[in-house]
Amino acid sequence: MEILEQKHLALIDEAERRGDGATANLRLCFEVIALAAAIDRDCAARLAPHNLSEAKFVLLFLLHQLPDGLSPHELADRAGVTRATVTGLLDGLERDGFLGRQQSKDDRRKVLVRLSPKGKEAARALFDTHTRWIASLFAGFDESDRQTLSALIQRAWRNTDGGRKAVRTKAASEITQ
Amino acid sequence: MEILEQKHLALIDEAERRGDGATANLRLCFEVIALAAAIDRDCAARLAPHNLSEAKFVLLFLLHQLPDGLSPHELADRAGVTRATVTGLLDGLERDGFLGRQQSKDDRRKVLVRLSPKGKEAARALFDTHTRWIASLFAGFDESDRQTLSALIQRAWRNTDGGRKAVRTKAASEITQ
DNA sequence: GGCATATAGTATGGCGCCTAATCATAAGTC
DNA sequence: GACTTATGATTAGGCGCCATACTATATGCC
Repeated sequence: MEILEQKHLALIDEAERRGDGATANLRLCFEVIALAAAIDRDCAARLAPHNLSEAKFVLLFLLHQLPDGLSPHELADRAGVTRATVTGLLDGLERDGFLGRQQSKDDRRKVLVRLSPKGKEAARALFDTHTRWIASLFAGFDESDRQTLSALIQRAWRNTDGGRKAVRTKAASEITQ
Repeated sequence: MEILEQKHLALIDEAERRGDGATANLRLCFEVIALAAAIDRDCAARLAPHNLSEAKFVLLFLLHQLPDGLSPHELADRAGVTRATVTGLLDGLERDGFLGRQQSKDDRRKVLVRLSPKGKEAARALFDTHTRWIASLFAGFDESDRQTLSALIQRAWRNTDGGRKAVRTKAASEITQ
């Protein structure tokens, strides 16, 4: 019952051989990555039968929230990918009949993306099963487990580049206040 | 100082609006994913200056361990990717002068992959800095922190498809014994 | 020896993501 | 009104990964 992936085991092996001393931290890091990878795999496997990827599901879900339609630009912002990526994802979703694109009247550069009935139905049906599945990953966790895990994750996150930057930004904004 | 990504915040928002009840588990799941993603990003950023990706680094490192050279097949197994993927990675690494391919004498289907001096040097130099960086993510964690985090991750992992399968396999093998 | 089968490596095409470049349209400035 | 700049969407090209389908070689069996 080994969580870790082959490649990470090899890395740990080598570190141990060198008597690195930090192998416990290595293993911990790889466990986090392995859990996230397992979740990603499961997610992809659950969406694939519907011809959807995780990224496409996010777009579907975002559009579902805003029935008036959205521009590719806003979708990119909210999904956290580039506009170019959104173009590609929309191509696929349009091809598969989940949505349609129409040119905006007032600003002819803009495109309005709107879900088709099929898209609406898929978004509605998938959101529930999807969130239920995610929640089930942490079945058996009580509030104390959750807080402990969350706190430890955040401590590690503050040591990443993104985390450090966020900490700096927060500190700076507190000084200005 | 928000760990979570845009798209995940939107999902949590919607779940809360629906009074889902399981939003705490959702958030936890997304925190795990966000930490892993942050680590991946940092890793890629550290390797990019050397013209290496994470996958390429793994191959470099595996080859470094076995100075006699390795076949693409074995590399794929040990790295946990398909043979086709290895072909692509080797193409890039060969182009950039990290290694060379030569046909095996005894089995003419086989190819022997061997690091070039540049490849050896890169592997040697990068392994240390890389593992040190990974370990630094969990700086400040004592043994008890590590065990707590590891245990919680494993509990969640056992709820993934891969984890469930591993548990079943383990149980089956215990019965046979 | 001859044939089925397994194995090694690769080519091809797809997906998701990126960056950089392109093109159309809007908006601001003189 | 003309010019610059900003903005929206897309295209082009690249990377890493995959699955599938090939080619070449090896091996087992009759």
